[in-house]
Amino acid sequence: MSDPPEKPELSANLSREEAVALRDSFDPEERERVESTVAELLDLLGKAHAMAVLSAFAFAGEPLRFSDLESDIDIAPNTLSARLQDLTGAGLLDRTAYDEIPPRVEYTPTEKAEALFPVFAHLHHWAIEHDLSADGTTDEDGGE
Amino acid sequence: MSDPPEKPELSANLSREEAVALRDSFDPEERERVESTVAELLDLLGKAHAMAVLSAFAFAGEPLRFSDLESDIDIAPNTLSARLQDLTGAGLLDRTAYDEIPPRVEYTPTEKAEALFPVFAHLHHWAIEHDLSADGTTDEDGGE
DNA sequence: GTCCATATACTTGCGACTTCGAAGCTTCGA
DNA sequence: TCGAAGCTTCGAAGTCGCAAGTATATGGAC
Repeated sequence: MSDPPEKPELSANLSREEAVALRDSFDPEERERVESTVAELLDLLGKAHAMAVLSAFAFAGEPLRFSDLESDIDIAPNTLSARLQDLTGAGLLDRTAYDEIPPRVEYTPTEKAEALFPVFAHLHHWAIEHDLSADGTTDEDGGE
Repeated sequence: MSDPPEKPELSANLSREEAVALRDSFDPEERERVESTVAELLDLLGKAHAMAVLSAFAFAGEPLRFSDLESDIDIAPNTLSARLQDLTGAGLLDRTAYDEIPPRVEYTPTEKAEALFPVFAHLHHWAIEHDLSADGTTDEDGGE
């Protein structure tokens, strides 16, 4: 369920020039759509814990429940609820409620969300090599 | 161990399994550091417009000034100011003030920040293939 | 020679929106 | 009656946006 192998690379190691060139190859109209989609996406991901939630899914590799997320992430339940609604509303998560007692609800990332997961892998990878503690002593690897 | 420890590509197209395996290959101690760095990073990037700011640098490819960012991004000056401080504080941006009149200040992404840029390229790329408009009618691309 | 507008990079005040934390709600089995 | 799961509600606190102000020196108007 997690690996659509036929998917084009969607690789995130595009260089800036390539990305810019690609973007510029579109009609102004399409380009504007992309711009505003990026802005929307940045806005959505910018909300509290949105990325943490998606990140949890990226690493879990299976559906997660409200309480799973609640214990994985340090987040207030109302905020989690709001974020989950934002994310399902944006078509990144699917919500499935099972009519059992006690009630069970599973959230599953959509394909759109899975296309985003390499980002979280990259962030994780970044954290392995870097640090955020201001004094940045961890960046001793010779870049390019 | 699939990755030689010296300098793995930092590529963002790592699969989840690879990322998890890599992470799990560390001591518990190092692993915890990574976890908390990721959490911090997610927290920082989650603040309003933090990603938009970094994204601007990622696509600009040159130092940017306060007013550049102010016009590129739809952001209030106090928020931009706060974000710039957060980012420089985290060692992602360097601030250089030129003692001229009118004053000029340039912000330059550090190497740490540049290591993050593929993420923004990926996000942009994602936006080319996907949409965020709730009804998710755009995900008919090569889907299953 | 003096006064004002301009430019840049911010800061301040205040109101609005967002998030937090704890508690409550619902249904049913033990 | 309690607990379990998934929320919702409430008041308090934090964050953000908007408009305006600050500091300095150059250039023009008078």
